Amino acid sequence: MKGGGRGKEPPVEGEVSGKRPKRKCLQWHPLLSKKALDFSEEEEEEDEEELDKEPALCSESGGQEVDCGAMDEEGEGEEDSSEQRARRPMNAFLLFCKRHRSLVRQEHPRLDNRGATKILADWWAVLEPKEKQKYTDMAKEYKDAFMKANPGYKWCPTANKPVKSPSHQVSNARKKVWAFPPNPTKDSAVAKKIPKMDNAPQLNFAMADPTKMGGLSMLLLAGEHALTAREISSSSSQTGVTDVAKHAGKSALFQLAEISSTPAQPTAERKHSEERNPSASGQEYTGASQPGPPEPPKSCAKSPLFQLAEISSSSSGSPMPEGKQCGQSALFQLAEMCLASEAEKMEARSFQPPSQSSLDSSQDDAAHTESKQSKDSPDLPLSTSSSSSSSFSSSSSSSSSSSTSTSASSASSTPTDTSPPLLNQPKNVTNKKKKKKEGKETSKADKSPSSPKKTCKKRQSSDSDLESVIYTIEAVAKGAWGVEEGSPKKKARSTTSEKSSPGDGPLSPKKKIKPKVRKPLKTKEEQAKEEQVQESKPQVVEKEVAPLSPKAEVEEPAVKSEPQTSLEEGAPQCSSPAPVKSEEKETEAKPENCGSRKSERSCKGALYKTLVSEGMLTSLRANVDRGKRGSVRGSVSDHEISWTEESWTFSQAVASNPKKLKKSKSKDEIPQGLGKLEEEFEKKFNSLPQYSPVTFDKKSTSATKKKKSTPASPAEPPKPGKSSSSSQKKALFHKIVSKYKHKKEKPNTLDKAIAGCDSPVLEMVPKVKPCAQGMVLSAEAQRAAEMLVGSQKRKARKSKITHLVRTADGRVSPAEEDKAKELTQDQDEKPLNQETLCNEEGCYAAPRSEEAERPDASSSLPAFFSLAALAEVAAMENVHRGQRAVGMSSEGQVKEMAPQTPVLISCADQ
DNA sequence: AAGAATGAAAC
DNA sequence: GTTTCATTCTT
Repeated sequence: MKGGGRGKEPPVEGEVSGKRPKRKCLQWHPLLSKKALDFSEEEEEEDEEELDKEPALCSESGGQEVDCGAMDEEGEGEEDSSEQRARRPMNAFLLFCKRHRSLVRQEHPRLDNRGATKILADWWAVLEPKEKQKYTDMAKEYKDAFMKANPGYKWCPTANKPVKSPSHQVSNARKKVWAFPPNPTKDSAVAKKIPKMDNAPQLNFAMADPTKMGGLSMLLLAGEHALTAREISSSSSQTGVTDVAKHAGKSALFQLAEISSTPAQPTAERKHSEERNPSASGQEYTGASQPGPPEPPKSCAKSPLFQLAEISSSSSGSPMPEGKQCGQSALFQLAEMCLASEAEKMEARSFQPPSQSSLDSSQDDAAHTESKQSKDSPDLPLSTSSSSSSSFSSSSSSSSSSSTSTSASSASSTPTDTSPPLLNQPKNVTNKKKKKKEGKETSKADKSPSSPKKTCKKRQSSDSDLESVIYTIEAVAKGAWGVEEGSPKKKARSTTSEKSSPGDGPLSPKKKIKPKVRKPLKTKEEQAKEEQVQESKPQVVEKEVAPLSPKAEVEEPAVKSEPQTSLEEGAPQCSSPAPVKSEEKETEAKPENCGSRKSERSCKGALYKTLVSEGMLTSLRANVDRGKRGSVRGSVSDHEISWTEESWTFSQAVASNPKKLKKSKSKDEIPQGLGKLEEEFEKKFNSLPQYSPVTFDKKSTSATKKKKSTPASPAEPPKPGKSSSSSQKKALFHKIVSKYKHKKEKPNTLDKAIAGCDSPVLEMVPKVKPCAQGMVLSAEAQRAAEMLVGSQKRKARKSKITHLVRTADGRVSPAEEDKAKELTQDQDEKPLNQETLCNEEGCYAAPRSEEAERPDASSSLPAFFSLAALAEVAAMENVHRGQRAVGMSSEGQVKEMAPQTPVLISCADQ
């Protein structure tokens, strides 16, 4: 099959609800198509995927997974992970809506979204083809890019939707405006190749240098991901652990890893790594059962980022050496760090489950590790026992799954994990929102013994987790850090975690600083934090949080402004050694930055700074500026967002006025969510013309009239203030006129009218309106037909006749009523509108509220309109309407029509 | 969760 | 022809 062959299907139970399950779709980002593909999956998706997978695997059992994998038609990738379906690309109208909704809202604050949508539809209808064209083109571009990225993509997947584990992905996807392609992953080779190769041409969106931008962004993402991933990664890679360890062998990575990921164990690991290290990186990893890694070792040729991504995603992480070579740049280092972090995790966990048959070497490594960590080992058993038993089994079934499951279990054990959970949790929460189904499934998963992730997390978190953590810590201390008394000190974070785990963990479970749904782990952490910090400082929290979330990382650098505690300090100056941490790996990779040892964070921070300063991370910076809130929001948990928001938003927003805020928010959010990638895309998106409401107003007004016949005012139009320049208006006017002419061959009268209008009116913007309106009318007639057809039709089909029905009066159709409402609202809010619309001069349409209803008001209709012409127009309208309306029956319509005509006439006459 | 709109695609 | 689903976000 195309896709997948597999198909299909239905996973039976999986589906839960009878309807079709919704699939989770990741949003696809154009960038991805290009180069990004490679990483894309890994990064964001990874998280999601992994998460999903685990649950899916365990709980649902392979079946679903399979399905999922199959699902992707596009990619084919088998990887289960990939399965998530990409979200459909937006069509022109949606793009338009997205871009203008805020405007609409601004104008009509009270209006609910639906209303806004209606207005948008009206606007859209009114929009000239040329104008629409841009959106259409963009949509097309977007679609094309999307299709490239996802070759076999089907809009409507037949039935299967993978429902998979719903939550994570979905939520994430949703949040992020432009998400990554679902699975490109392995899909591969093809996909990768193509995109890269083409890279340039394909997307316009693309951004600047793929290398640079993409690289950076990817890098960042990767980094973030890695951080975030800890948990995830743990899950995903577990298998890899051993491998990683080997690879990791490289000190640099480890160090980095430690830094990035965290806290404690690193040193020990590092040592281990050193010992082991030399084993061949590539082979082993390959050997590992990892799913992903089919690929041959990546050479430098690939971008570092890519490598990273792969590593991270696969967990295999072989490439260390290469990476080094390739990536000497700061970015690279960063990437390494990220990777390292993952590796670290893996390693930490590496207790090595038997499952991996991987290579001897790997085993050996594992053995070493174990020996050292032996102390920890006890944990392993525990953790494993809890959830992992199932995981193991699963592993047997599928290598990938096993890996994931294992990781999960291991993760729980690791101290690092604690932090990560936060992220995940939030995601989960969000996901939940999405669908009931999902939720159900999720619940199932939880329930089911097999479900690795959730179960593990929750349960373990409660008991085993803590224990494991403790053990880990101890082990670490003994092993590498050894003495490190520091461990306890270490970072606040680590410390907190430690403390929390032992003491509070059990007790506290429920407290949450922020109510959201956190899982116990989080809670613990938080509690711990609280205790230590006592909440007093939000900042502290931030820090901690930051590391966790991907975005958070980003923030750090930017954030610097804020008083960061140790982290920040450390970052800038490597000199100040982080107190404790032995872990610190001095970053070999970057001696420059950190000469001696620093805290992980500091190192990272330094890196970021460097990058930023270099300009490499501009986008990042931009994001930061915007406010993390968005970004945070996108990926992270709500609660994080909340705080973030406060800090940022408020400051920024200032609150000129509520409206603004909202608006800004919405806008910001979009971009932020994704980060740089999105930005690029956004740029494009933003480049799309945003028409001023005024413009629409005019158009709409006229349109409205026609449609509704109600003379009334312009529904939406009102915003006087808008910036529409006179020139624009003129242009509009001209357009209209031209259109009108073309379309309507109508009688000369029209011409006349036009002529008349043009000359005088053009200059005065306001004045134009009357003429325009007049013109519009005629034009509208046609348009009306179209427009009407559009929405109404649909409605008719779908919903029902209701709206068709006219009101008691009979005079107004329901639709009109709505409009009327709108009008009123508008009027209420904005009296000015009317003025804008009509000058005294006359608008027949005139909007004075009362007048609107009563046509007579407008006394001054331009002379040029002859009755005949008007009549004609009216007739046309009627015709159109009649056609449309025919179905309807109605008198109502007729009535409507009637009024219109008269109105016009009356105006004319008068 | 539903629903408002349009459009594209799949049935 | 009809149904899905993409986006947004209030109700």
